Formats: sequence, C-alpha cells, structure tokens
Amino acid sequence: MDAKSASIADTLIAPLLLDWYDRHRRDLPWRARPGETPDPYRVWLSEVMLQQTTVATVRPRFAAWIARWPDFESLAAAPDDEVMAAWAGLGYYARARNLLRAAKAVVADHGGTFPRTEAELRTLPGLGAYTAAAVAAIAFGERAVVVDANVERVGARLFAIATPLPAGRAAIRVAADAVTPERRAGDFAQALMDLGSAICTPKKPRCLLCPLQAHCAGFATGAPEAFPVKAAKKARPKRYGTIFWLERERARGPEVLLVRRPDKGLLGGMRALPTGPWVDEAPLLEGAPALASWRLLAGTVEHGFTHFTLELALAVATGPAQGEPPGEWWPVDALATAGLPTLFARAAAAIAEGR
DNA sequence: GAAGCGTGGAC
DNA sequence: TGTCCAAGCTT
Repeated sequence: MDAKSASIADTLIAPLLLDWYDRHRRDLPWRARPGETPDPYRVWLSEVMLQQTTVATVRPRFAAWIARWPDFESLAAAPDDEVMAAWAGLGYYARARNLLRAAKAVVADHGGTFPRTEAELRTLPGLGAYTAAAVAAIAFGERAVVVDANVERVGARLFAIATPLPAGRAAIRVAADAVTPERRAGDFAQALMDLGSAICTPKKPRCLLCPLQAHCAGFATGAPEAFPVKAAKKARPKRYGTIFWLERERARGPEVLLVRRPDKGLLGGMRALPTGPWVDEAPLLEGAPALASWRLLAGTVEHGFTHFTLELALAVATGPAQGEPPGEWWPVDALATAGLPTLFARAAAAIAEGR
C-alpha cells in the first residue's frame, strides 16, 4: 500500500469509530457525558488509577477518593500516610506517591490549575507518554496521540503490524498518529479503549461486531488474534520470606507491631507487617523485629508479584519483647484501617485463622 | 531496551 | 491451576 492510498483509508477510520462510540460508549463515573465539560482532576485521577488496573477495580476506589479529596487543593493538603493508606490494595504504589507530588506541584507551581498541554503535563510526576496525551485529549481537547495497550492491540490488528512488541510500538505509534482526528481526539482515544475492551479483545475478538472490520488488515489475514506479536516472557522466579506478627496486650485489647516500608522499592512507603529478607531459599527466623519467643505457624502464604512469586512463612510471638522495636503498635481489631497492601492483609487474615 | 513495580479477574 | 493480562511510569 503506497502512502497516498494509505492516508485516504486512514481518514475513514475516525468517523467510523466515533460514530460507533456515540452509540456504544460506556457510561463511566469519571467520563463527561455529551455536552458536559470534563473535570481535569477527575480525568487525571481516573487515568492514573486505571494504569494497569481494571475498570471494575477502579470504580469504587474512584468514588471513595473523590468523596474524600474532590480537587487538587484538598489532595495537595492531605497527609502523606493518609494518601498511601487510601491507595492500599490498588498496587503500584509509586502512583500514590506521584499523585500527591503532582497535586502539590499543581497548587504550588501552577496556581491550582492543571497545565493544558501534553508537553507541560508530561513534566508532572507520574504522567508519562500515555497519561499526558490522554489528559490533554480528554480533558482539554488537544489533538494528542494516545497509545495504551488497547491502542497497541487495535492498531497492530488494523494494520497487521507483525513486528513483535516492544519494538513494534514505533510503527503502531505512527499508525495511531495517522488515524487520530483533529477534532474529538479525546473521544477518539476513549473510543479505541472501549473498542479494545468490548470488541477487539485480547482473546476471541468479536470481529463481526466491529465497525472497522472492512478496513482491518488483521481481520483479512484470518487470524486477527495473532496480533500484536509479543516477545516471549521470562519465567517468574520464586522467593521466600517470613512475616513476623508481634503482639502485645493492652487494656483496650491486643496490638500488633507495624512498620513503614522504605519509600523506594517494592510496596514503598506502605504500612506493613515486619518481614525478614526475601531470598531464593526458604528462611526461618532471620530478620525478626525483636528478640522474642517466635513460633512458626503451619502453612505459608503465597503471593504473586509481577516479576516473582513470594512464599511467606508466618512467625508469631506475644510480648513482652526485649526493648522497644521500631514501628507503631496497632489495635488488632482495627487492622482494616491501617492501609495494608493486599499481601499483608492476606497474611494477617491467615495468621488470625491459624493461631 | 530491560527491569522493577501489585493486584484481581478471566479462562 | 497456572497463565495471561489490564487506560504505564521510572530508572
């Protein structure tokens, strides 16, 4: 296909997709309805929450967050530990740290008003190529080329791009740029995402319902699900660790020792149960937070991270311990309010069960 | 470009 | 049951 005929075909894509979007768009809490003006704060918050996270997970968390911190000013003034606890369970906790940093920057450096251009947005922490383009297009109507996993999949199929990801992203971006319209770029981006979610799915795409089927090179091959081609994944190694549950009795009831994890690295900045080192072979009681009579529970807790699986032994002790260990004592019956990442919430439940 | 960084749902 | 995958960003 030469450049000229390609561009003519490309101009058909946006009208077809926007027409489909006007009839099938999802009604989502962070999405402005036709005629409404988008709220940049809500657009930004939703885009960050949705990074690598499903719509079903984000829905209730978005509502709770908006009820608590409805705008940049309120979020910028929020205490660090409250923000981190509010993000607990959502994963990728650098997002919460960057969310707070960006809100402070908007208030301090931009007079409380979100920057309007993709280039300016890109300078804020946590706004990468995708999110800056998405906010510019959806909240401010700028013509920005929005490329996420949906767009990669739709684009790779539409143009039958066979170069494996991640190298294939360059060609996909060129193709996405070619089909992005001057007007309604935000709707176009959201249309691609809705199409990727409902029609052009990773497995068993519903091509018979697709408004772009007649123009889809991937469909023409007879095996559209073969796109995008991806590089082989590496095996996920297994690691082992121990969680330490140190308890003491107080008049109001039992309390457990919690620590705050370092700001950088896995589960950074989050409240947590103390752990020993995470190593390649099963450890026992190395790295305990205090000298005490540790008792190892039967059974372990297994938790999958992106790049390794963790198997955790559970060690329990009841005070008094020698000396005052670093951390904070938390009422056991109020542990749900501590904002523990899922790994530790599950471990706590297993410990409550097993002792 | 590769690695590090969470979690839950679908199949 | 294990594997794949999701509206990615930072270093």
